Amino acid sequence: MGRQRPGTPTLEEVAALAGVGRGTVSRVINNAAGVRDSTRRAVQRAIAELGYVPNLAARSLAGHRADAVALVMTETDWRMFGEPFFTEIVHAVGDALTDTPVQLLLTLVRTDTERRRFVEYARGGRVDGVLLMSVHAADPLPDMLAKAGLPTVMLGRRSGDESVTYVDADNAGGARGAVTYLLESGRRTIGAISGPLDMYVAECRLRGYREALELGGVAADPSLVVEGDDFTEETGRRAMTSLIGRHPELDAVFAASDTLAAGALEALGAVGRRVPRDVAVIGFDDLHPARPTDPPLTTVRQPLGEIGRAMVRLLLEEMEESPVAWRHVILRTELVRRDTA
Amino acid sequence: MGRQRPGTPTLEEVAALAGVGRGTVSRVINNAAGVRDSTRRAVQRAIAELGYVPNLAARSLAGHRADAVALVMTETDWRMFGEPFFTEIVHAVGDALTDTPVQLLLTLVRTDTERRRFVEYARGGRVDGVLLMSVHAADPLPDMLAKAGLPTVMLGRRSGDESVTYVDADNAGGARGAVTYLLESGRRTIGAISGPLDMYVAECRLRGYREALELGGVAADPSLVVEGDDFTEETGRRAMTSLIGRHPELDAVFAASDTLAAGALEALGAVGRRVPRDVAVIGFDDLHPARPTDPPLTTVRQPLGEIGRAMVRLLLEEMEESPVAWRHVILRTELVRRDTA
DNA sequence: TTGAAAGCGCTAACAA
DNA sequence: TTGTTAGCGCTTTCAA
Repeated sequence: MGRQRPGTPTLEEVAALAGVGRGTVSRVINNAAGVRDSTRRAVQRAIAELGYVPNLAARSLAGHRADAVALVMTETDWRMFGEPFFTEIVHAVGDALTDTPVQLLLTLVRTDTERRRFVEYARGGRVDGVLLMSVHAADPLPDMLAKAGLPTVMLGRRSGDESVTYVDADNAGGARGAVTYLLESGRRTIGAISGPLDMYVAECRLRGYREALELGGVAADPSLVVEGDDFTEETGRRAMTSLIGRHPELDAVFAASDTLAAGALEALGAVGRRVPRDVAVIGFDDLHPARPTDPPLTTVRQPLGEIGRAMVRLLLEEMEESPVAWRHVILRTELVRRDTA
Repeated sequence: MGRQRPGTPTLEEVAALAGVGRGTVSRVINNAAGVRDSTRRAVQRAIAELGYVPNLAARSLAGHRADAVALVMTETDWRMFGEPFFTEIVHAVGDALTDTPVQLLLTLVRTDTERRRFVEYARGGRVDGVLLMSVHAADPLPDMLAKAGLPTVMLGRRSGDESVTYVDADNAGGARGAVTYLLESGRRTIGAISGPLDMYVAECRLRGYREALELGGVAADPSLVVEGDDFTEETGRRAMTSLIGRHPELDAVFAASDTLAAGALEALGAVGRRVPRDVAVIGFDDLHPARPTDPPLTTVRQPLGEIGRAMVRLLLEEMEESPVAWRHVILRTELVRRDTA
């Protein structure tokens, strides 16, 4: 039972002190036009004198909006806390909201209880829209929110025909470009460390790898592909170890994420191989490897800042307009040799 | 203009469908006692049929509570995202709220704009209480919230006589114990890598170091102490380098955080010294060093789970009771030789 | 340009 | 055990 302490001045008291009607005070605090300057100042003086702060529950109830959006993080996202991928997105989202009156709320959804509570929170009107960080094909949250008519924007998609608004990077294209680059530098035996294939993002990146090989006229060898259970470094390490065991002649690897790539590099170091003199590794994303790599690891950079901004733009649009089905935005990626961090 | 779509059923419609009064429906959705079982079921059926979801703004307005608390992260905290210190606290806080109807909201306060917006949000009654992660002596936020009468609990304190409720670890005691341990193992020339001394936590840990030396009858040598500008690994690296330069005979170091300690270890490795055969390093906190250390680094463990739980407990108490000045909780620390990660 | 008044959908006190 | 009613503090017509 916290909340605005009893005794908090109300708009009505401000109106009384300023000698105006409630409507006028409302116009002033909402910066609405049509208030004489002298009146506005008088009201502002009264507000300052009383230390008035608008009651947001009342405003929501009357105004039918919360002036807040939620960015939901699932357990999986949570592991990415601290990684540039995550922090850059959140920072970009925060920046994009800076000039609006919209408060950004990060929420953690780890369990069914938390999911239920959040859905009640959101459907209850405490937020005007929801940003979803992750894309677990099995996650019921996107559909729950969409069904409830809540403006929702996802980062990434769950499948090829996603029916919720999303922003995604050109994963297949990025992967294709990366592997093409390896082929052009003369590599022929190129392994792939894939992410879990029940995630669409992993599927796309692996597809890009295959397309590049085909384009380059190199036969695909299934034993050159290892599917990881997740995107972690540990998985990358194990995948690389098994890859080298099977294919000592390996001269390049495409990893579906930077953490996988970092693990792969480490495994290479452990068996005494050098990068890229003996083996080249190409990652994805824009994560920095846990440890500096020298020579640098080449990666496919996602425009994280743009992704965050685009998510906010789409969300605000959905919040203003009436629900017009959904929209998708795919952003281009870029191949970079990253500086040793 | 998102929010609960127009056409959302209201409590009144549920009451009508169930053939009962509004009060009864309210009692059912709030799990209040004093409703006949058959009535309750009838209401629940109506709720399900209509897909009713309570309007939280209306509930807040009438009920004078938000059923939400905010955990505020400042820019500095944000850098700790992903580190066990941070994630453990957040998880503990989330767990502690699991059996309550309270939604946890993480908010990012990086700029004055964001601070102002958040204060309006909080003072506007959208949260019932606030948890503060960090303790920057100069941060005006704690006092702003306290002055507004909002239940507030800080992790750590800004000075020796903190007037806002907080939970802290026994930093001086932990440091004292750590350095005593070094002395007892025969070390005599013990350096200290301190955090920025405008943070109370750093001051306490340095004080503990000095107290231990005094207790052990070892004269304090100011040139054995390096004050870092922050708690980062890089700072630890530089501090250790300068320490070794000045005192090649150094046989132990107390670092004010695990990141500092990790940096120190790295610097030791770079100059070809071993740990702990030549030099022992003791850190603080419960962070895992970025890289495994072998032999293990001894550290002072803070009970992070307990800290998070204690924060929630205090906050809920402050939310229920009338403001009774403030309360402080100091938790014991524990010296551990950590397993190689 | 301003004031008055009608809700927004709920909780809680009071009656019945 | 249940229905009725009076607000909670704001936004937003509609008049003036």
